[in-house]
Amino acid sequence: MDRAILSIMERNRIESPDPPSRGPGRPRSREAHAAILTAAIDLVREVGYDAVTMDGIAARAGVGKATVYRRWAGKEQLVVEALGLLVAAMPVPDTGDTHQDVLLLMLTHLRMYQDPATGALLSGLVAAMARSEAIAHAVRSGFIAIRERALRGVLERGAARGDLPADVDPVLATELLNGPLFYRYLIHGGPMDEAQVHGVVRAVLRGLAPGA
Amino acid sequence: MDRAILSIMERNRIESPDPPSRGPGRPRSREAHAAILTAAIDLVREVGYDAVTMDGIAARAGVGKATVYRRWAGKEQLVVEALGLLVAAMPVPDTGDTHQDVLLLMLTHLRMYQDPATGALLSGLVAAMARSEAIAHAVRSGFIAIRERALRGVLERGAARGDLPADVDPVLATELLNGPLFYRYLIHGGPMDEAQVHGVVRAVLRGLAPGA
Amino acid sequence: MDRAILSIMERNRIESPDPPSRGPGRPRSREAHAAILTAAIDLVREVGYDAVTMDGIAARAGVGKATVYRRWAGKEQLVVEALGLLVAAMPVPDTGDTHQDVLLLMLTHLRMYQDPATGALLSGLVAAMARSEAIAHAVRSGFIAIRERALRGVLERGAARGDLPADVDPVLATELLNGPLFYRYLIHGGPMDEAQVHGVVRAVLRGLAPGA
Amino acid sequence: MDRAILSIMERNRIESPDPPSRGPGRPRSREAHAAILTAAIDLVREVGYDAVTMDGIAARAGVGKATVYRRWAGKEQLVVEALGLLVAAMPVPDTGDTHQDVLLLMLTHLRMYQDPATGALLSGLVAAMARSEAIAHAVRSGFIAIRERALRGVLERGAARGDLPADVDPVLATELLNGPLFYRYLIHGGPMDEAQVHGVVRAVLRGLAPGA
DNA sequence: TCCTAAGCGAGACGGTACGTCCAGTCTTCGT
DNA sequence: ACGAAGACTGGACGTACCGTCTCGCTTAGGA
Repeated sequence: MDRAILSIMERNRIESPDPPSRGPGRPRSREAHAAILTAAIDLVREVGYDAVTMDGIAARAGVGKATVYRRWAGKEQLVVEALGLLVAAMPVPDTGDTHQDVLLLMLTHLRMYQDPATGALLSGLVAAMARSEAIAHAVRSGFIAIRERALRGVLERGAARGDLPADVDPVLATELLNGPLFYRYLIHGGPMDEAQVHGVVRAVLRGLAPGA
Repeated sequence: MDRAILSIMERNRIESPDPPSRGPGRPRSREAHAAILTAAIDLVREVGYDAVTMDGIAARAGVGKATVYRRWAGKEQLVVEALGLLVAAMPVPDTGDTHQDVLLLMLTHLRMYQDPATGALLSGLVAAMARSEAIAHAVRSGFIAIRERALRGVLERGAARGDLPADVDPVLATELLNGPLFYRYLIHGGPMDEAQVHGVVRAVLRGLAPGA
Repeated sequence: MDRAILSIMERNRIESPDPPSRGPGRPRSREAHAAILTAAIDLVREVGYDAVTMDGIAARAGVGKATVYRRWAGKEQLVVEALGLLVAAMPVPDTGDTHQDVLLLMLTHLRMYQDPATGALLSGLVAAMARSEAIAHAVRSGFIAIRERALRGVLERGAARGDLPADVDPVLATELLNGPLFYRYLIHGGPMDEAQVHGVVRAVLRGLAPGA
Repeated sequence: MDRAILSIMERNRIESPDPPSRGPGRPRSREAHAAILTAAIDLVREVGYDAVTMDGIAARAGVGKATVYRRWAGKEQLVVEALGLLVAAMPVPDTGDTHQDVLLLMLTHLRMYQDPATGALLSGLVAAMARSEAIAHAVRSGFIAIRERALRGVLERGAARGDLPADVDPVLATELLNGPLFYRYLIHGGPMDEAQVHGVVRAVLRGLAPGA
């Protein structure tokens, strides 16, 4: 997976908060960076967020713990970033049909929950967000913002097209659509099936656009 | 709070997973049981879920650690039950007006998130559910089931009354209504305001009952 | 072994420090008393003094812990008394030959160390004596005093007979004879063999009675 | 006392059973090692062997518990080594007079029992030896061996000089001399006085060397 | 004969030490 | 001046044992 991580890092211009210094001495190893992220993701996938330890990540990555802490301030920050890599790229559908666009977006979203790695991360992150405002901020402005931005784009095109009322509240819409998916995954412990996603989209769009 | 806990325990017939044995020997102390739950709730309220320790709970309850571990297998199980007590009693509104009933239920739900103690517990529990199927089961069949049962009752009365289609999917309805509240609290870090809850209820009921 | 304990108890008129009260109420059970002592001895034999627990003794004896604590103040007191039973009866030889008498006494003593139960008790008791003056007193005035009294009797007969100087110091003699046996057992971890006991007796008697 | 401990450690090349690995990584701290031993000795002196706790030692040494357990497997092992340091250095007298040499050795030995710290350790160690063959081995090959080696040296010089028979059994001699001191301390709860030590030495040497 | 006080087995109680584990930091090498 | 390795402090974890305290139930003696 190292290759994938490296290429995603490049694509998304991911940078550590403390980037490689330019001065003399041995430069930081990109390999170490990628190995740590890979190890973090793999371990979360295997044993779950809480059972992951920094010692474990360092050992799996073949790296000293100091090398981890030189780049991230703690376990949560590291895992947030690792998760961010997995979800950074999210295509925004634009088929000309609002209902179709929303549905595609939701199914992409659903696919994420069907991946055990991402799914397992999710619940840990929710707790981490409650513990630390810094993490909450990171998650909101990464993971969540990407999703909400995509959804908002689709809804705005829909409003421009006249499929939705011009005054539809994007915050309300986001919560009506994303909320049920989260609820189902976090509370009932597994992803929805596709038919249920269809039902959610149908009901929410109908609820938002009474005349439609 | 001990009194309240004791009476709630009685009312709800809350029992530990390993209830007092019926055989010979000194019976388990109800006072200790209540004191532990009280201490757990108070400490979560004061220092947050993660900073709570079993030693701290035992000390605050004036109880030995063994007495805690005799009843609960760990911190999470204990806190799950403590949370369950707080939310066990939830009045089911029945005003004759479906929209009004759903709204009242949601506002009761909202009130829970506005209480820092319950709110703080929630995110920890979500993570705990992901860690352990036993906890997940406990939360689902307590905390969650109570809420969903109440909601379902209201919807069924609504369907009987003709306010909602007879074939409305109760699972879908539950997720459409509860999901946004959870999403907002867990992801955006604070409860909705009442106006937003009105918006959610209006949109969802409209989405479920197109002709209404 | 219960039978043996009961009969030894009777023979030696062993009584607990807090004997059954004479008043009304159910009298203390002799069976329980003997079962506890037996269990204590057996467990020491099997797992060693330190690994013995009061819960273990009570369980093995088929007795409640309160029944144990009603009779003895703690583990050490109980084990001291249990050991006392094993060694209460010690025949004092009187063959008319001082060297022979001392030797017989020492070999009896030796036999005690060769019994794993008594041997294992011994080292635990030494530590217990250091911890508590009450135990030290109990051991000294039971276990130890019995041995030293026997030895002193033999030496006095020897002095009367003219085999030993009249002014031989009985304290010195006791320590010269018993010391090496203890030292060997406690420090080197096993009993002397009989030949070595012969050597000790020969050297000590010669040292005490220069002209002999 | 840290200085003293460190210098004794160096002099005697004392090493933990699990010595600092030679490979990469941070080496074990000599300061921590010495601080732990010092704390152990001081605490035994102050509160007695049984009341010493590992938490207490770690706290007094200003060290985490893991640092203690990385070096020693438990309380007993630690205290054995601490005691070993106290008695490592024992001068072997060589005055040219065998009786005098033995007496000096015994009085040095006696002095040890007169120190409350060492004395208190002793009885705990005896019990520890019975519990664990590893501890027994450590005590025998340290504490005890040093004493017995010194005594043997003196006796051999005496035999060479003709003060003692050439065939005197060194094991027998050791036990005859050391046994009474141990017996007195462990069983009667206090050290001999010097006059009694004179008596022991006189009797034992006379017993070993009949013609002397 | 019944009452009543004390003992009985069982096991929970408050405490306390144990030995393990992890987080986040620091220190030594070797590269 | 980086890298890996691993020891460092600190503190929570869950277990085990101690000596005490209830439970509901015998089991005598005295009334």
